[in-house]
Amino acid sequence: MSVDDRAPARQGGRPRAFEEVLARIEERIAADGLTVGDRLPGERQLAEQLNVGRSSVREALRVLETLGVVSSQAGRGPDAGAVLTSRPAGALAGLLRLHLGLATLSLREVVDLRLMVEQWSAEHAARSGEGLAEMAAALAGMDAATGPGEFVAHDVAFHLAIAAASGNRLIVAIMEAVRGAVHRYAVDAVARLGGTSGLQADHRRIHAAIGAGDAPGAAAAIAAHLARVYPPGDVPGE
Amino acid sequence: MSVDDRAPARQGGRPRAFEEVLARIEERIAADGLTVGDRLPGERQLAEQLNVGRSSVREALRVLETLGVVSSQAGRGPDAGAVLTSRPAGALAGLLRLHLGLATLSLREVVDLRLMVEQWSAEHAARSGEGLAEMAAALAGMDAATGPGEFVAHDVAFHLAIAAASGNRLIVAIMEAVRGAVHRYAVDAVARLGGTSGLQADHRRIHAAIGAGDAPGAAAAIAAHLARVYPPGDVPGE
DNA sequence: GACCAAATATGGTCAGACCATACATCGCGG
DNA sequence: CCGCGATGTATGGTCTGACCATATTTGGTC
Repeated sequence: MSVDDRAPARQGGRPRAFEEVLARIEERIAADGLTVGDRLPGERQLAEQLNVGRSSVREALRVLETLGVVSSQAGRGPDAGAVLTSRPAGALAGLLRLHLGLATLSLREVVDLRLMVEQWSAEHAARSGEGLAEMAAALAGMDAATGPGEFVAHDVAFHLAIAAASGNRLIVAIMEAVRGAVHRYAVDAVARLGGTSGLQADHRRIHAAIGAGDAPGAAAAIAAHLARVYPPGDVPGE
Repeated sequence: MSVDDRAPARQGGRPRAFEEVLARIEERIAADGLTVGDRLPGERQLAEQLNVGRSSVREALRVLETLGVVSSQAGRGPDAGAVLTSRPAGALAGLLRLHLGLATLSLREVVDLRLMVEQWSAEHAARSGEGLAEMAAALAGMDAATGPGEFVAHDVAFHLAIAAASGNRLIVAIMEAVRGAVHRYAVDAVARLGGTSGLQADHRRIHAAIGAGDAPGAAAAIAAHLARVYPPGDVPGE
């Protein structure tokens, strides 16, 4: 019951050139106090500074891009080159997608994480009292939706508003990634349930509990909602 | 209160070559039913099959490696080349480390995630009743530890045993990554507390509650333990 | 001042070469 | 026949240099 450990990472030979580049870029970020929006030197310049080939620099930048820390744009000007960014959700989404594809993770495990994060978010949103307007807007959007796809889009906005109200950016990123991973399942579930009135009743209960500052009530409402969407034993990949 | 969105990902120009390679490799994994331990074709062979340069293939493989899905080994033989693996924890750890370095995430946000995951794990461990022997071994290791570093190593083993007992590999990976991110803080905290008797008392309460199948008790014991380690207002980066 | 053309800096990509590594194979000696 | 070392070879790792695509900057022209 642990993650499979075959092919146990790289053994400790010499570090690869791009790993050295990675470490140097991290040092530089820390030392220079770089933050989101700042630019890294160009690929050719970094290669010369670090005495490596440009391809090694590019591999390091690709890693940073995968982790949602830089974003590269060609061309010239202040926004070109490798710019520091903060998009952890993309990395998490890719991770879930690939490991689900490898059957290294089951949808059930992802759904467990979703329940955990949603309950926590709802409790904290109830205590902060923020984001109620965004949630209301999403509720209206779901009421007006004409198909499962549109409904789910507003549903995602509703749940992300709750996560954002919790005040924790990491939780928001996890929620984004999880919703991306279960998106197809969500659309199917809406179609399968034959209607959205039950879901909307759940949503309104959640919204009311958060608005009333009732943290336990919000958590319970979330649990009931997710139990409807993911009936026990009905999640593929168990 | 959301993740910063400056430099908003790549706009929708032509996809880059390595992205196409990535998509093709994913397709191939799904179509051929590849799983952990299987080998991908060599870089030169993939490049020829997909009509791209070898550097594009390498960038795609670097992304997959970053996400913990492949592991590359030079040389010859069955374990050489790009082998499918499953090491999501490394990717998560890198993500936390880099975003903490960028001050895009605060330690408080990571600690929130830790509390969430630990409580959930303890509840589920109490219901499954597994892993008690591993937890006991870690307790003994902490008793025998001679310094903060050694103590924390066994402490990590204790908490990972709880996560593993929950039966959710994604949770295990998150726990691993979170512990990696807060490792330095944990060692400092042990030194600062001036002794480990309080921590061990917490651990034994947690262990007893899990052994007794007392899920709420286990969750409460975890919460009390983490409140001791992370006193409110005392976590850097708030 | 407005506008268009050329220069330029940047990432994106490819081709080819060479190195380091580690298994596979072969051949020799016992 | 077995053991073992030398050689072969396939693999990833790295560098170089070239060229393309793109977008800004620059500067000239009206």
